[in-house]
Amino acid sequence: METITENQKLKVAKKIKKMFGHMKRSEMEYCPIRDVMALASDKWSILIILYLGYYPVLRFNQLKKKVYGISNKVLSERLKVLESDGYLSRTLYPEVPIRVEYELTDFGHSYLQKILDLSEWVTTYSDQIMANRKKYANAQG
Amino acid sequence: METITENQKLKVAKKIKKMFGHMKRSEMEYCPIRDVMALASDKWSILIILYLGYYPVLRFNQLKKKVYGISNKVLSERLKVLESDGYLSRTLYPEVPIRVEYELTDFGHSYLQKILDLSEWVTTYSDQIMANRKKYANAQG
DNA sequence: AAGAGCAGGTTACCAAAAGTAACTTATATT
DNA sequence: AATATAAGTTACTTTTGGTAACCTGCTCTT
Repeated sequence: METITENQKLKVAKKIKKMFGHMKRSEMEYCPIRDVMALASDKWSILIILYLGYYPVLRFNQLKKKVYGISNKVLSERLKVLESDGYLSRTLYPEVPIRVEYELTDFGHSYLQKILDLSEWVTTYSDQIMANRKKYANAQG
Repeated sequence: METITENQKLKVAKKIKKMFGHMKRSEMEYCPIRDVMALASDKWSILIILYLGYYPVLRFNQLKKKVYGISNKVLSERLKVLESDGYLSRTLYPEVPIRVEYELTDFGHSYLQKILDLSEWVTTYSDQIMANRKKYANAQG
């Protein structure tokens, strides 16, 4: 892990201050960062967005296969939330059997870039995190 | 929202492929992205990391005041997980009364940079997301 | 010496969210 | 008439999250 300089830390602190340094106590209670992040950064939503970044168009059951382990219920819920927030579009083709296609909006693609940076970081360091966990678990006995 | 070019989309798809294109079905079931993200990207953990990026050292009850609305129990849990994964360090001073200080590790600072990018994006677009939600809610009736 | 206070939690309890598996709807095929 | 299919929904169980009271080990006040 490359060390971070004091100068970089100061820059980061400045950015954080800009983000919510002006917020009052009462405003913190309903904090958009908390709200938006809570919905879009859970494990399933991130995977859905990543898969739609890779396969530009996917149907419900295709997504279900790709997003390994997700249930109908949760997939359906997440898709509604992600559509509602504007990350993806849902198009229904009234054929028989019915066909429904999901794809990222421009907004979703913008978000995907951020999520992708984060995911790449996680992928790069996941081994180290697992090692950290083991070390901690041993230290605790 | 600035539109994304087809070329950019291709680059993104390539990165995603690199990340988990090689994974087998059986490996997807335990996916480190899912695991690590699930723990570090929940709303409380993100706020804890952001506050420790702003105030370099914080004690338990100071954090509790900053991270508005968090309970003892959840703060205590999150701190353990974040320490276990290596994002922050916990230092106990056996004074009277006891003093415990939390601060980001270098690893935590590295993660903070990614979280900060994401948070800035969210802050920039949170109004639009709220507008999207309203539009969707009205469309559903 | 008895009681209050403080930091940093833990515990017991209740509510909300996530996961599981069976069911639904509308049509087409056998 | 029975079976299949896509895209979900529903009823139920399990897990997680949140709330509030409590604990521990010491010191300071009365």
